[in-house]
Amino acid sequence: MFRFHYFCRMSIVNSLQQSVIKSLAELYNQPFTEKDFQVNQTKPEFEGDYTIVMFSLVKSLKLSPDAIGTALGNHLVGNNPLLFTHYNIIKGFLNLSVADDFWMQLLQRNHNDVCYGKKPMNGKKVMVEYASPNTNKPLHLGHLRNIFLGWSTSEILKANGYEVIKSAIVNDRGIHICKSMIAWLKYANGATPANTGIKGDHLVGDYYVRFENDLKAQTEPILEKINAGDLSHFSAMDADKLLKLLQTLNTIDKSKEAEKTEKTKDDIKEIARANTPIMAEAKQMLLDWEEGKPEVMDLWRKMNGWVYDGFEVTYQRIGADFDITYYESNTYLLGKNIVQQGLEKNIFFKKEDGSIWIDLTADGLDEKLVQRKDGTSVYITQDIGLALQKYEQYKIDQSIYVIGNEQNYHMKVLQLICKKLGMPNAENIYHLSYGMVELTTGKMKSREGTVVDADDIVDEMIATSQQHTEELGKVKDFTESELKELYNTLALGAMKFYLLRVDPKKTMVFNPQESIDFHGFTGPFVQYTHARIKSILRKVHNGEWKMENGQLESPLLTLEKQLLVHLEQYPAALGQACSEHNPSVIANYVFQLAQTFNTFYTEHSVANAETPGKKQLRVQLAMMTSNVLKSGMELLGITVPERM
RNA sequence: GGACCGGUAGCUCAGUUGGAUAGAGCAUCAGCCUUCUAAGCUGAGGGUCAUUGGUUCGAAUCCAAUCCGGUUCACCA
Repeated sequence: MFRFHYFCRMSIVNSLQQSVIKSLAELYNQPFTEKDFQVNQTKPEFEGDYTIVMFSLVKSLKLSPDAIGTALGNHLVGNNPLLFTHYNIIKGFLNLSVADDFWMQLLQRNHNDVCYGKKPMNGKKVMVEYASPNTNKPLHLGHLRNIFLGWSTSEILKANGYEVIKSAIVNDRGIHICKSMIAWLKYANGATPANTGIKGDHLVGDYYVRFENDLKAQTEPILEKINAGDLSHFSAMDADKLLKLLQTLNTIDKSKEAEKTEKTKDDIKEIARANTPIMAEAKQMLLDWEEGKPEVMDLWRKMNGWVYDGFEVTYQRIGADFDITYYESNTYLLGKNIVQQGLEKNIFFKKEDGSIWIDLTADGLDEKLVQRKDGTSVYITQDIGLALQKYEQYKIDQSIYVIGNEQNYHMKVLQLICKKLGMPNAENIYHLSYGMVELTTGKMKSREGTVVDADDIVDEMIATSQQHTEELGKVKDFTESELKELYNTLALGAMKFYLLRVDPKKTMVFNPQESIDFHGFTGPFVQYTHARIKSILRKVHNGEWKMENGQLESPLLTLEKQLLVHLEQYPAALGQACSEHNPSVIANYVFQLAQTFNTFYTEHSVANAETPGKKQLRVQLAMMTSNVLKSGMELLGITVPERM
């Protein structure tokens, strides 16, 4: 009996592996490890629960698959009568049937454990940095994927025993902020969130767009001049660059090298944009900011304040939270000392013009600038500084960065530089890289106005939830505030699930029609399943029936066992999601579990089960399933309603 | 051009430490509400797993080449 309990604490797959290793050792006097054979779930068309594949053992044992299977099957069943009941062998696959007692013990022990599958604290500390917004415009769909991913990954780490510090780095300085500020000064007439009723981040974003429009208008005539060959208004350096670009444009075969043509034109356009009066204003403002000119600082603080208030509202709505927020205006000077030290250690080198670089060509990368010739730091410089600060501040064992895959190269460089500098935490930097969110019509482009705004999409989802709920008319007795909460729960459930169900590293397509569909592989489907189960449990517990300590009745029916097999895999799913930093593992798991329950639900009655023993069993099954659904969805940041 | 990532059903995606006849959801078609919530369930059709070659008992999965798509290689952030 001791041995049986021992098995209960590890997954069935692990138990199986250990049993097989032991049996093989006793049968053939040879040592094997888990890697020498494969354990799979048995395909539904065969009898059994788990399957051991014989082929990989054939070579070292010099026996036929069937011979090994028979010997192993007999030995396993003979020596673990509490775990295995019987076996069959088909074409080299040993299918083992796991005893009903194993499944029922699992249920008995865990059906009421809301922490089932979670691991105790392991003493390791992890920082997860996510949601790094700029303060010049509101959050969009891409940010949502980032935020949901970062938040969920943090929760998954916690469930696996890590202490997690959620952090954000706010990009609150730089030319883009100045753009919004310039336009606001020109056009706003003192408009504020308070006197316009516009959410702060949107208000600032509106002026950013305003700036870009002006910039575009001012760029046109300059482009015309360039195309006419008039370069008299440019600095010697720009004129020189333009000359070369124009030459390139004339020499390349436009029909064959469309891409290169496009790029050359973009380069020309970029120079034209940089030479507009309005751009000069923005640059001047950036200089003034760096000098700390009071009126610029005041405006900057004021407008950033509006943006933070706006972000806060959005974070509250979508349930994002942070333990610490870093601001670039505080961190952008951080890496400077490190650059000096690196220079002294000859890890960096200085070019003639005074700029400082690192040579990464030996590692298959390029030379990378770490400090400009004017002594100011670049993006990567402050990243190095912040990486060190995070470590010194919290002594973290791992530092996770949730950043889009367009920065794969940047993050690779960052980690490499940290390693070369001998920073203690360099090895523990992990870039959780995720793919872009595209629309069915292609990429989101702010210049073309195709960006899906985060607040808008939340509003739309809430409206959709309301519409569906009203059509179905199942919660007519809800109060106004209960309804509001339900719409929120469903809207966010749909959205989070939609964005988290896909493997993070893959580019994903956001289809508006699909995203508001509440059927099939969606959050509301899982939420609905939970509500259904709760409805059963309410009925059962409100009746005269009470939980007894009576025996669960076996044998298990196919669907009962299927559910238990699924439930048994929850801890493994949590572990996989954690080691892969991949919430989609949980989304897929939870969906399959819900699906299995729904099949079970239509086939068998819980409240009106055939016998008291069956009722006992099924009530526990329902409880455990609802607990796991709730627990899994929580890790995705999704709450499950009691009724819907 | 170099580096990295991807290509699985009409669409969106699972499945890759190599395992049995490649799976879901949506969409299409056909059924199921007198029984615990039909936001559900059952069934049908739908595939050259980009292509070609290799590795072996066995390849969507590993290797090589090719084709297609994306990202990146800034004194931008």
